[in-house]
Amino acid sequence: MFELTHLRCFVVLAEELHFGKAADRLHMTQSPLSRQIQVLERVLGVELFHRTSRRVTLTLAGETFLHEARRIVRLSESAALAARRVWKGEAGRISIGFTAVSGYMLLPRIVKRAAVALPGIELQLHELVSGDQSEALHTGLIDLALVRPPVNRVQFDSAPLLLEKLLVALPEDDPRAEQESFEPRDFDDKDLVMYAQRGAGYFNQLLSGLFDRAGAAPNYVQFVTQIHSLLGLVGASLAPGIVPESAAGLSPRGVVFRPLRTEPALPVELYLAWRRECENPALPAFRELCLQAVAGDA
Amino acid sequence: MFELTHLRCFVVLAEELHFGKAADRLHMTQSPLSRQIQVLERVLGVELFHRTSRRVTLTLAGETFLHEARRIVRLSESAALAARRVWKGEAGRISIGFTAVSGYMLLPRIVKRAAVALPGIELQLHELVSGDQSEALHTGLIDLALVRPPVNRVQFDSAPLLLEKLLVALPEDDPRAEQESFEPRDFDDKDLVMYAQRGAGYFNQLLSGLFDRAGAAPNYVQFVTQIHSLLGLVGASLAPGIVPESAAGLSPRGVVFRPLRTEPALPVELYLAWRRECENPALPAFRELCLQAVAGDA
DNA sequence: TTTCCTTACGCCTATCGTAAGCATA
DNA sequence: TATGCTTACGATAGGCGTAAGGAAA
Repeated sequence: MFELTHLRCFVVLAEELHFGKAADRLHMTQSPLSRQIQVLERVLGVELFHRTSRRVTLTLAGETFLHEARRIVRLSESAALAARRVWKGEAGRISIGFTAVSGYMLLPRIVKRAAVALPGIELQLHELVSGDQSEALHTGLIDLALVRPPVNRVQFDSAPLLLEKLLVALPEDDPRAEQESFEPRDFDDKDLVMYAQRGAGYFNQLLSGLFDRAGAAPNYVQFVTQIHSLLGLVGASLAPGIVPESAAGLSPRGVVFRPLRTEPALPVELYLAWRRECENPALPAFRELCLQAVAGDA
Repeated sequence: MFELTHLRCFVVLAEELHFGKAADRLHMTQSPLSRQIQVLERVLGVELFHRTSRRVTLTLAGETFLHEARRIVRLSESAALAARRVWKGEAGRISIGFTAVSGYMLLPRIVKRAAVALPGIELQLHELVSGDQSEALHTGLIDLALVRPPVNRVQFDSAPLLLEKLLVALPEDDPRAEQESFEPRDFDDKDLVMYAQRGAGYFNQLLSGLFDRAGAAPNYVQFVTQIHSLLGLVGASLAPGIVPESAAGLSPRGVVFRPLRTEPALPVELYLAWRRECENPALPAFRELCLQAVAGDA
C-alpha cells in the first residue's frame, strides 16, 4: 500500500505540475520525487499524470485521486492536532458525578464557567446517589465526584470544595414556623425526620454528633436516605428535618427554612474526589475551575 | 510526520488491545509493532496507550485519535478504489458538445441509456455552435462532439452516428402547405431561406449540391447560420426553408413540415468526433453506447 | 542546445525478525 | 513461573542525493 509520503508528494506535484518546482517545495530533489510518484502509480495501478517530458498534467483518475489525497493529508494533520489538544487537556470530555442536592446548586455555576474558560471540554453529568459515586469513580464512569465525606483516601484524592450551613426545614403549618432560628437542643424529645445510617451516613453522623454534643435526643419519626425524600415528608407535615443550605434552592412546596445555629457555623462539607492516577489530562484544569467557581461566588 | 503504516498498526492495536494478537493480524512480530506505536506516540507528542506490561488500554487522546485514524485508513482505501474505477473507465465525467438541433433529438435518448448502462459516469452537456465545437474538442473542454461533416481527420477520430432525411419547412399560410411532398426542382426560381457559407457550411454545401444536381436555382431571400433562425424566419412567413428531420421535433409555431425527396434519401450526416489521443478512460465505452442508442431506436 | 523527466549507483536511515530483559499476576 | 511489553542487535529493504541518459522545443 501507499504511504502518506506518497500522497504529500502527489498533492504538491499536482499543484505545481512541475517536478522541479514540486521537489523544491518538498525539500528534495527531482529524482526521488519522480520515483515516489512512480511507486504510487504502480501501487494504485493507475496513471495519475500525463507526462510528455515537457509538460505534466493530471489524468482524470489523477484529478479524482487528488481530491481524496488532499482530504487525507489534511485529516492526518488535524487528527494529530486533535490528539495533542486532548493530551494537553485543552479538549476532551469530563464525566462528573453528583448527588441531586449538591449538584443542583453548584453545577450550573461550574458548567457556565467551563463553557467560557475551557471551551474544548465537553461535560457529562451523572446524577448518582452517594453510595454509587465511589464505585462510578473507581470504574472510570466518572472522572470527578461531588461527594460528602468521608472520602476513601487510599483510592482517591480529594479537596474540600464547599462548606454550608444547616437549615431547619419545617412544615409551613408547624406552630414553630414563626420562630426566627433554632439550635439543636430545641429538638430534644421533639419529632424529627432523620437520615438513615446506611445510605446517608454523612448526614446521620453529622446530626447525631450535633445533638449529642448539645445533650439533645430528638424523637426520630422516620429515617430517609435522600434529602429529596426528607423534604417530601416535611412538606406532608410529618415532622421537621435538618438539611444543608443548598437544599433551600429546591423550593419545595409547603416547607419553610430557618437557620440552625451550630458550632462550627458551617458544618456541612462537600468534597471533590478523583482517582489518584488521574489519566484524564483535562481534569487538573477543570478541578481548578471548580474551586474558583465556588470561591469566586462565596 | 507519521505514515499510514503507523495508523494501520495503531488501529489494529486499539482494536485488539494486545500487542501479540495485533501483531499477528498485521503479519509481523510484537517487537516492531511496539516500536511503530512508540514512534507514532513520539511524533504526535501524545501517549496513545496506557501500558502496564500486563494490560493495554487507550488513553483519552488515543480514543479521539483512533476515531480519526480509522477515517484516514478507510479514506485511503476508498481513494485508491475510486482512482482505479476512473482509470478503468467505470466512473468519471464525460463532456459532450452538441449543436442545438442535433442535440435536442438525440441526447435525451443517450443520457437515459447512460444512466442505466454506465451509472458511474457523470455527463456534462455543452451546447455549442458548430464552429466552436472543434476548438472545444481540441482544448479539452469537451471529450466528444456531435458534429456535421467534415471532421478534421488529422486532429480527430470520428464515426458516423446518424443519417437523416431533409424536410421542407413552410409557413403554415403558404399556399404550398397543402402539397404532400417536394423535390428540389420545386424551388427553382422560388424564394427560399438558405444557410450561410460561413457558419453553416455543411448545410450550405449539402443544399447547393442538391439544387445544382437537380438543375434548380432557388431565389435565396436570406442567409442564416442556425436552424433555429431559419425556423424563426419561416414561422414569420418570409419564405420556406430546408431542415434536417430532427428539426421537426422542435415544433416551432406557424411552421409545417413536408418531406423533400432526395437522392440519396438520407443525405444529412451527423458524426461523433473525439481527440485521437483519447485520455478519458470512460470515453470508449461511452462512444459505443452512443452508437447503440441510435441503432437500437432506428 | 536547453529543459526537464527518468534511470543508475552508492550511501544511509528505518524497519524487520530474533533474542534477551524485565515487570506483573 | 508464565505471560507479555520493551530493549538490543544484526540483516535488509527502501529512501535520498548525485550523476548520467534521453526526449522534446
